[in-house]
Amino acid sequence: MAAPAVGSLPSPQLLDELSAFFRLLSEPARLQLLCQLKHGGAMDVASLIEATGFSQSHISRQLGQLQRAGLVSCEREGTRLIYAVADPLVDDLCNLVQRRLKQRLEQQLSQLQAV
Amino acid sequence: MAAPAVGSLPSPQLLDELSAFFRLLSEPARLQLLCQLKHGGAMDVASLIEATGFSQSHISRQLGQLQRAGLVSCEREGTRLIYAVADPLVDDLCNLVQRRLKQRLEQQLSQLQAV
DNA sequence: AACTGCTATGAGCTTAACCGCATAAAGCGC
DNA sequence: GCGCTTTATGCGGTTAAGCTCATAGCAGTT
Repeated sequence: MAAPAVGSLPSPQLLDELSAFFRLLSEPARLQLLCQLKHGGAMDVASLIEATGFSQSHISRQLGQLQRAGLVSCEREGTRLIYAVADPLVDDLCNLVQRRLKQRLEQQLSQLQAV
Repeated sequence: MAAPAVGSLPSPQLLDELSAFFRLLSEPARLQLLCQLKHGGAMDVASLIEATGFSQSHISRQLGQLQRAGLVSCEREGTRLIYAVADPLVDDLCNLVQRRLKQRLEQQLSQLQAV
């Protein structure tokens, strides 16, 4: 009976901002960098290169995007830059989605067994 | 002092699935359709065309993607198909991100005032 | 069956994004 | 100042995705 439950429609501007945020997480490379930083706490670029195998320029660009969005922060240490996760939101979102993916698979599995 | 707090690294496969899910929400058109359905409860394609201004084929494709991901469901009513939101997760995610965007703007505002 | 209305899909164009190569910019030590 | 190391950026090729037009498929009516 899905209640009509009218929620107000988001403005086009909000829609763009929301989608832009999700687009940041839509790239495996960026998501991997975020997870790597979450895992390693705070890492310099050299470590990220070794951990991910990506080129230096690629990592630099992705980190730049994440930093502009406020998802990571960096501080200098000599000539190197140490990056770290700046917002726990991404981890929360990933956990929510991951839980949902798991539920969905379990549901499909039970349907197969039911047949 | 950001605790090292080691979380396990997600597998490449999980990384792809997560990013694929976020990619669904990274397109303003799809997000708009989802919000429209959330707002209207259950709508047929004609209503979605009128509400969004998108072409029929475009809407059909986007709804197809959302349906394959289990985010919307549809049922026949005569020749028409009535679509509806099938998972509240998207709304939760949007609310979380929206709250974060708001916090970030407020923070930038207070920094401007502090100067 | 044929006709009508609604939806899905193949083909093609266009735009955006990733990704690496090469190079410039910035900071440290001599 | 000059090197040396680390990071950022302009350029170009390549790939993925949106978007539309036209058309095929499908359900219902007569």
